[in-house]
Amino acid sequence: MNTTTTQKQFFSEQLLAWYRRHRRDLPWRRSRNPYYIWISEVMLQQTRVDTVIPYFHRFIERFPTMQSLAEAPEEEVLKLWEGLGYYSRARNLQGAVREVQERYGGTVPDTKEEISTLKGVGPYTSGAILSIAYNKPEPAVDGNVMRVLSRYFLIEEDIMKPATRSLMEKLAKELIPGGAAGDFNQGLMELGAMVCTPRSPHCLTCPVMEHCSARDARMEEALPVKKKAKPPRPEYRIAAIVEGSGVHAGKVLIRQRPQEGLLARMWELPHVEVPFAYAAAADGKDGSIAIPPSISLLTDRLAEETIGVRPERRFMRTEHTFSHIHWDMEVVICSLEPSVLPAASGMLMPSHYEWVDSSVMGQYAFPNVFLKLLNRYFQK
DNA sequence: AAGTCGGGGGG
DNA sequence: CCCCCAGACTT
Repeated sequence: MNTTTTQKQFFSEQLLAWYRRHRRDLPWRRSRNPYYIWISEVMLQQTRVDTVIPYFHRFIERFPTMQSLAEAPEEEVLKLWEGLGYYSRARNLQGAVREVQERYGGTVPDTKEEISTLKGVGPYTSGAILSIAYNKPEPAVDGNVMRVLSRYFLIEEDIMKPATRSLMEKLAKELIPGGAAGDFNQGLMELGAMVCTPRSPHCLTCPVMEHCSARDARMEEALPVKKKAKPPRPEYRIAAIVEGSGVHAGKVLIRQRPQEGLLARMWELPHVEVPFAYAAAADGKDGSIAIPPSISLLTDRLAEETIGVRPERRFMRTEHTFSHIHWDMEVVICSLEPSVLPAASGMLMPSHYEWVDSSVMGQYAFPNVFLKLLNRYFQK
């Protein structure tokens, strides 16, 4: 990288001017309320603009102030986050807002040191809030910014390495024009989203093509350099749709996940992981799960929780990919088997189980994989 | 430095 | 089908 002063100045000036002409009208750009900027930046972590927009509207309608969010029950926050993924973002946001209420008198801190102590506010988000809400000259380096900078300045370091990120932050900070940190940082991201796209960048409409080093070197498609992620590990699971009877007729059994870990505190269909050996025992050529004997793993587990069930028929097979795990899940419809219940009348289910139908599902937050299954079952 | 933590859209 | 996305946190 051999960077000249004119190349940097050109970039800063042209990008800022371009952004002010071409900025999209996004909901969180209609205010400089630090709380709204904060919500948007957290929602936008690893998530597309188009996905976030409806969530952002619902969230600020229900929680218009930090006080309203601080006082809300966590389940309600989680429910508004339902389907967005990375649910710790929602819990961290509420916890951090409570922290701002208590420690900072309800004002979002305006220094890097203070704001960075808040849960879920890392290097990117702190810079984004400080620059966009307070116009402080702090860099906000996300995937878009690293792509733009790696191309314009022909940086061939692996952008997954922390050292490369530090380099990018240093460079991005130097580029901020005086008094225009918010617009410049947003312009950098806007360019990455709209023009300097991951594949087939639209160089002919780019405001800084003239001095783009990657363009000169015909390297724009090859940058940024990024080591490939490991493929998700496969997991095989078998789930039950337990149909209620009597007072629970028309309802199915759901349960809440543990406090920590994957999909923490979300609701789900009862299910168990099936050892690979069981899954591989399937006769099918596609590696499908052998329902017997896998089903007994499920019924045994439920019996341990005082819930006796009897498998009735196969519902469907579904696959779902998380960042690091791939679920291949067989879903079986079961009926209640009162004879297996220790005291069918009196014995209470564990408190993390509930009966639901489609009318009360709205009170529970489900990850998409189970939301889709339940909606299909209830034919929504 | 590597693993954990969701979900969807686009080529 | 693969890649990527307005990342942060833990180990």
